[in-house]
Amino acid sequence: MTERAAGPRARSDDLTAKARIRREALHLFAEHGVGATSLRTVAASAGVTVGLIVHHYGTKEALCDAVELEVVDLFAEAIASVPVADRPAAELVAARDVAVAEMLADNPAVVDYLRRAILHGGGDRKDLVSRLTELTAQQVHDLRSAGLASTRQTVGEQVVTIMVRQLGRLFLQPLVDRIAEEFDDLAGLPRPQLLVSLTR
Amino acid sequence: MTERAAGPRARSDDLTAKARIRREALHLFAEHGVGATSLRTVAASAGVTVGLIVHHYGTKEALCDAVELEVVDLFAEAIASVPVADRPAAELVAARDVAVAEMLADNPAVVDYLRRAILHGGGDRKDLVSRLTELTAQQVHDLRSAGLASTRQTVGEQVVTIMVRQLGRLFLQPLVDRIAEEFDDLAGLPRPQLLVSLTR
DNA sequence: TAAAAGACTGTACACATGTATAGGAAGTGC
DNA sequence: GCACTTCCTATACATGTGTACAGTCTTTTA
Repeated sequence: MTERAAGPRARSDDLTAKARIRREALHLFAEHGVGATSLRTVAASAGVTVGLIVHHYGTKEALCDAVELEVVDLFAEAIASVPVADRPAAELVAARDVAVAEMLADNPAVVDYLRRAILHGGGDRKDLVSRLTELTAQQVHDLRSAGLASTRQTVGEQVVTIMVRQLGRLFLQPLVDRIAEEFDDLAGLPRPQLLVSLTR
Repeated sequence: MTERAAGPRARSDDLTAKARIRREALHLFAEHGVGATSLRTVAASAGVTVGLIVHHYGTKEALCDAVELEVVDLFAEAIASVPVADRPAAELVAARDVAVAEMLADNPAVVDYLRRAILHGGGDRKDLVSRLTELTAQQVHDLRSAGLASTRQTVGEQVVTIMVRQLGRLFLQPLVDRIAEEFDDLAGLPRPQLLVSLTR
C-alpha cells in the first residue's frame, strides 16, 4: 500500500507532505481535470513548493500515475475488506459491490476522477481503466478457481458486467443531477435514480 | 441557423474559413478537451493563422460558445426534421429519438464533445447542458400544449427521462467498449449493449 | 475608378506552465 | 563532533499559451 509511515518532519496533519501532495492532486484533478491543473496549484493546495513535487514525483505524469495507483489501491482495499467466507457466489459478489460503493461514497473525488479518466483513455498508455479492468479480471479468476463463478459466460463478459454495474450509475448520475438542477419542480423531491444494465 | 453563405473568398472546401475553424475546433475539443487544445492547434488544423481566429471570434471562450451553439443547432435541426404529423405522442417522441440518434451517429465528435461537457458544468455559466435542457423543455412544452404529452409527471421529470434516454447509452458505451477492448475473447463478438432507464 | 469593409497574415508581448538545479534545514548513524 | 541522507525552498529557464495590433490583400459598395 502507499506509504503512511511519517518520515522525518511529519506535519500536524498526520499526513506526509508527499501524501498531502497526492491527496490534493487527486482532488484538483478530479475537479478541474489533469490538464487544467498546474503543479503550482497543487503545491499551493498542499502548502508546499513546486520544487518538492518535482523532488518526490519527478514529473507531472509520474504524479498522475501515483494518484491513479492510489485509486486502484482504494478499490483493491475495498474488495479485500470483505471476507471470502463460505457463502454463495452471488452473495459474495453483492457484498463486494456494496464495499466498493461505500468506498466511492466516502471518496467522491475518486468518482469524479474516474469519470474523467474514462474519456482520456484509448492510447497505449497503462491507464486507470486498464488497471481497474485488470483488478476485476483477477477477481473473476479467483472466483472461478474457487468454483464460485459461473463459466457459462466468458471472462470478458463477466468483467464488463461487474464494472458496468459498479460504475455505470455513478457516471451517468451527474447528468441526471445537472438536468434536474435546472427545474424548480424537482427541487425538493428525491433525485430520479438510474438503472443501468447490459444486454448481449 | 449558423451562416453558410460563402462570404468573400470562399475556399475550395465550400466551407468558409470561419466555419472551418468552428468545425476543427469541435473535433479537437471533442478529442482532447477544450483546455488541452490551443488556438494554434485549431488554426493549423483549419489551415489558418491564429490571428484569424481572434478576428472572427475574439476570444477562445467565445469560440467555445460558438461551437456549443452549433451543437445545439444540430439537435434542434434533428428534432425539427421530423414532421409533427397527426399521430400518437409515443410515436412522435420515438421518431424524434431516432432522428437525434442518427444525427449523433453522423457526428461522433458531437458525442465526444457532449460527454466532456457534462463533466465541466456546474458553474453559473450558460453551458451546453443547460442549453440542451432548455431545448428539450421547449419540446416538452410544445407537446403538452398540443395535447400530445401526459401531464401526470412534472415537466422536469419528462425532460430528464427524454435526455437520459437519448444520451445515457452514448455516454456509457465507451466505458463498455474500453473494457471489452482488453479482452481477446470479446474481439469478434458484437459489443454488449447498454440499457439505461430511470426509476423514481 | 475610388473608397470603404471585411478577410487574412505576421509579429510581438505578457504571462503561465513544466522542469532543472543549487542550496538550506533537519533528522540519523557513527 | 562529523558525514550522510532526506526533506524542502528559491530561483531560473525554455517553451507554449491567449491576446493585441499593424498592415496587406480582396471583395463590395458607390
